[in-house]
Amino acid sequence: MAEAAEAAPKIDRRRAPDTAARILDAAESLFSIRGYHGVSLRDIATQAGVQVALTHYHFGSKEDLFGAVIDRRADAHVAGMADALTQARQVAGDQATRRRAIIRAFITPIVDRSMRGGTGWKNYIRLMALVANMPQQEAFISPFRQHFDDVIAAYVQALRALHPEMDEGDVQWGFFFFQAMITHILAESGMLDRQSGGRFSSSDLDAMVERMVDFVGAGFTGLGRAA
Amino acid sequence: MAEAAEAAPKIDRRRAPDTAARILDAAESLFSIRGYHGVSLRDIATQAGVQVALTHYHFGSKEDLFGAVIDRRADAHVAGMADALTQARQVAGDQATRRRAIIRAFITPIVDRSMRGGTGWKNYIRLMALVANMPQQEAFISPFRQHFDDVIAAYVQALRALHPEMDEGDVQWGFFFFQAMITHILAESGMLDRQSGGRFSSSDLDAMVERMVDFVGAGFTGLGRAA
DNA sequence: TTTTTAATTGAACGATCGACTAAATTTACC
DNA sequence: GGTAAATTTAGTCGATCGTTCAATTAAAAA
Repeated sequence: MAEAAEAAPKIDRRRAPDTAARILDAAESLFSIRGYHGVSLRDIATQAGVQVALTHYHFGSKEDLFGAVIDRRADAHVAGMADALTQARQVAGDQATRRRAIIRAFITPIVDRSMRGGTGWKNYIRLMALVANMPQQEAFISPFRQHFDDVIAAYVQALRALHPEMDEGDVQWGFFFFQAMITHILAESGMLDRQSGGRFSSSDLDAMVERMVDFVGAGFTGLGRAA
Repeated sequence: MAEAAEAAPKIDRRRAPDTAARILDAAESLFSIRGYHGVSLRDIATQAGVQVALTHYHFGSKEDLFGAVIDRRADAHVAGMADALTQARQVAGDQATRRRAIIRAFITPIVDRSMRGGTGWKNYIRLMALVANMPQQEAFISPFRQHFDDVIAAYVQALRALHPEMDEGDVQWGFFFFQAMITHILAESGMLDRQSGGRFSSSDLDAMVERMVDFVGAGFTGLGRAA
């Protein structure tokens, strides 16, 4: 170790204070709507206002760029979910109240980011849902799992600890149903309005959260009766 | 009208008794896994064992072929769902029993076709779920809506008639949650096994149906309490 | 059999794809 | 101010895309 070990990594940002971010923003937006194969690097470069070669310079191949989009906000999102779970665990009350707290703690960070985190977060959440809906394509869903599997397992564990009387499989099924609801609902925007004849706004997710907490909370009570 | 008006359309099948069907089968299989943009006409032709030009000869453009895949089984599937709903409407019993009958009547035709309808139906159901998960792309989801919106509305109407005490919006939300669960679960295969550590088989959908009926049936009872 | 016509083949077309390179430009550091 | 590294530009590469067309094959119609 002859060199100074304290040498800060101090990256040298000559130009491009936000070029890389603009490319990620454009990719995030386009991927979340049309999917990986439905978007070309030229589409992304055009929307970002840069040359196509810049995408390769900053992020390498198209697959690498896709991975960079997923990675950018993953840690922050996982941390937010973990915080929400920690708070939910401290909620006192009867079983139903504590169950609702955990359920709410899972959906709230996601909806909050989608609604109040800005355009980038809204696109990111939609991209997460899109990825979660293509489980056949291991290359795309693998990095997603790598980031979120642990924190999701923590939610399941919290519900299992809350329901020692329930079969472990029932709890897992119930949470999986919950997750499936969220995944599909976040992937869409517009279906709600059409199906209900315009009474609901799909962007008004706050009202949906409360109903979903009601629905899922009650749904858990229906599991494991036949067993 | 000089010609004989009774002239049967009697199409002339020289060769190709099943070539068109083989193309549809290949397209159905590939689209349902990799999505529209992830599949090339050459992929489809290769899997069907024909030349690329045949896809254009039989079905026109790539979009037309995609539409033909959706159209092929749509009527049969809609009819099966309508039949199941008719039977469910005749179930007697208390409110919870009749509600469970309607819920079961919605998921059963889908799962039955996926599990016991053969490979083609399994792929078709997965393709339906894939399409339902890209609501942003109007061109793809539009034909899907055209086929299924009416019968889906009939299920919602049946639940509303069963629950006159519930707010109309609550019933719609509840059914939408139910639909979201199904859509996501059908799109995937493999996630279940991983998440539960191998205890469940995602192909064992029969057990899932019972738990889903329990979950959704109980979930409806949780809606509309705060109102 | 001869004629007719649908079905199929093989081979292209222009366009666009992801990836890459070399040169030009800009910035940070001495 | 000079220098080197980082960034951006312009352009090209082979491959593959959806689509089309002329020629060929095979079955039905006459």
